[in-house]
Amino acid sequence: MNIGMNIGQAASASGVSAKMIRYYEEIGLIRPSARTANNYRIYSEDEVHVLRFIKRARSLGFSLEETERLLALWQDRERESAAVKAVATSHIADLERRIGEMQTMVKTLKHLAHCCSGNARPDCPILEDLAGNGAEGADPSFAHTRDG
Amino acid sequence: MNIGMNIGQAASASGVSAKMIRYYEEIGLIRPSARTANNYRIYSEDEVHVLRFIKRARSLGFSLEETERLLALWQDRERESAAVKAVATSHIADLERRIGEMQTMVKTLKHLAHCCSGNARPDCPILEDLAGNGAEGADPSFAHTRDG
DNA sequence: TGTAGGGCTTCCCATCATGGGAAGGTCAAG
DNA sequence: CTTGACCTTCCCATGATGGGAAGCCCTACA
Repeated sequence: MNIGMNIGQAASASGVSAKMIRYYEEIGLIRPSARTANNYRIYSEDEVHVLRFIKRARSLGFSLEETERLLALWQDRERESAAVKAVATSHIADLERRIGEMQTMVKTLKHLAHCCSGNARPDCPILEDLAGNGAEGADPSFAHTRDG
Repeated sequence: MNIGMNIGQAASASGVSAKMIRYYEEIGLIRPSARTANNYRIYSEDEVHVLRFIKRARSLGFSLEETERLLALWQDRERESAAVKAVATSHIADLERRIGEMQTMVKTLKHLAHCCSGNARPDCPILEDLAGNGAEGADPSFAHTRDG
């Protein structure tokens, strides 16, 4: 029925946990819902629609702040699509930057792992790299010689 | 020289901030340093070497927990390089998984942004997708059929 | 000798988004 | 009338880092 759902029903209808619905309300991302006489939150279909919007935005990696902006644009019939596109484009750039950083890590790690025999002996180019390229890393007996 | 550095000197020598050095000590990643009479921390070259190891591991994306394991292996002359390689390999897999997730987001977002005219009018396929109205055929990653 | 400054110490708070759990109210079914 | 499944608020934890306050210590300089 579209009359009203309690928070648990709204959660399963939207995919947003009850915990998160309360949190979104607390930080002002969504407006406080109506309450029943016994102080239970109740949600309309429209409010669940908003929650699904948020869920989808989050699943595309938008931050809550970006999601808030997108939500405002969605609800603004006078919006310019350019504003929406700008949010998306900047998010794409951010994702690509982070992907690039991680790919650099993967490339280095794969090289090191490839060079590591991965057997029962202690010699390990991965540790040598972490220790600072050197042969020094092979035998770190100097470490933790303080105290006892 | 190599007699002793205070925390600020150790920080600039290792690239790890003083704040983080104290934190690593607090969580047990590094051992508490010696102190001077006036309670200042002092670091040896060896301890700075450990800090650089941590710095390098972090820059390759290892978590502090993984870094702790790598550090222990580094300092264990009886280690098997297979153990080190296992940590690295699992980290590579994690990175690749996250890269994949982000690439999926980028792909969807680029498609939506491409379809968005980005002008002064309100029509916007990006918002339509987020609202769930749009062409769900475009990317049905909607299916969060993960409940139970 | 006094003071300014910079470094050090500990302690608390904030981030970002989410979950866990306690203590207590409320409702529906048995 | 009990049991259990909801709901409520409140506090705490995560991971890794930074900000900043209050206070101690040392050095340099007038």
